[in-house]
Amino acid sequence: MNDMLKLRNQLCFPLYACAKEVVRQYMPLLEPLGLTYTQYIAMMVLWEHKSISIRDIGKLLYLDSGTLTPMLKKMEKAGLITRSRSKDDERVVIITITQKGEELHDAAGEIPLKMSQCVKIDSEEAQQLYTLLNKMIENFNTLQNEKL
Amino acid sequence: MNDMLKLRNQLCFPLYACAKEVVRQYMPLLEPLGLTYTQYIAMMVLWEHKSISIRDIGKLLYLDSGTLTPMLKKMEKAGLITRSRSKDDERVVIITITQKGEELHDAAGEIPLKMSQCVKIDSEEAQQLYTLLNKMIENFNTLQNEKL
DNA sequence: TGATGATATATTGCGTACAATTAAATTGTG
DNA sequence: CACAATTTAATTGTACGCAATATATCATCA
Repeated sequence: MNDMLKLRNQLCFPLYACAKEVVRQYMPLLEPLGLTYTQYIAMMVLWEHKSISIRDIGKLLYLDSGTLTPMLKKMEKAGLITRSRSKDDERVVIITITQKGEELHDAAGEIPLKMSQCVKIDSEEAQQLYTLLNKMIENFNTLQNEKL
Repeated sequence: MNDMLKLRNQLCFPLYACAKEVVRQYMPLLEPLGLTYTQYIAMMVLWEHKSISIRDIGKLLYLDSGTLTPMLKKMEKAGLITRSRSKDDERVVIITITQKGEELHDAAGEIPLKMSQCVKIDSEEAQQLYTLLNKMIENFNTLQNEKL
C-alpha cells in the first residue's frame, strides 16, 4: 500500500478543503451585500483600481474569461459596474466601478475583521501561512511563464 | 480607504488561489487515469476503505450529497465502484471499489511524488503548511459542531 | 498593403460545490 | 404502538472554474 496515496498524508487535500470552507464562511457575511465570494474579490480589485480591463482582473484573480465574462455581466446587471470597449484597442473591455459599487465598500468594511475572528489562528501563524501560500503561487507563476 | 479590503492584505485570497492552482496542476497527471481531482480524492478514500457509505465519504472529504451523488454515479458508470443500499439501513448507500478501481491504484502511484516536485517547497515548510491548514480545518469543525 | 500570427473577449461544454427541498427509512418518545 | 423528529440520499437551482473553440481586433513584416 502506497501510503502517499492516503488522504491524511496529502498536503493538497487540506489546502483544497480549507479553501472551500473559507469561502463557505464568507457566504453569510457577503449575503447581505448580494455578493458571492468571487464577486467580492472582483469588487476588491475595483475598489482599488476603479477602472481596469477584464484581462488585468483575470491576472490579479487568476481567473479566465470563461469565469469572468458571465460574472461581470451579472455584476453589471446588478448596477455595481459598467462595461465598455477601450477606444485605444477595441478588443479590450474596461470594467468601471459605479457609485453603487463604491457604496458597497462601506458595507463590506466589517468583513475582514469578522473573518479573522472566524479563522482563529494568531497573527504569527497567519503571517507564516500567507508567506507559504504566496511562495507556492509565485512558483506556479514561474512554471507558467517557463512554458511560454 | 480600508486597507484590509485590498487583495494583497487578504489571507483568504492566496488560500483560494493556491488551492485552485494545485487542482489545475493535478489535471494533466490525472487525465491518463480518467479522473478529476474530486474523483481522485474519492478514490483515495476507497483505496483505503474498500467499502464505505456516501455519508462517511462526505465527512472525510467535506462534500455533500449534491456533489457526491452525481459524481459517484459517473464513477459507477466508469466501472470504478459499485453502489448498493445497506441491508441494515435502507437509507444508506454503500460505495464499494471494484477490481478496476483497485487497478488504478498502481497507475496513481507516481502522482504524489510528481506533485511534490511541482510544489517546490521544502519538507519543513510543507509540514508547517500542513499543520496550519489542519488547525484551521479543526477550528471550522469545532464551529460547525457548536452550532448543532 | 495584405497575409499571418498574436491578443482579448465571448461562447460552449463539462464537472464540481453548495443551499434548499423532497422523499424514504429509521429512531425517539409519550 | 403511533407519530413526530431525525437521518440519508437524491434532486433542483445557482454559480463558479477551466479547457477548447470561435470571433474580432491588432501588430508585424515581407
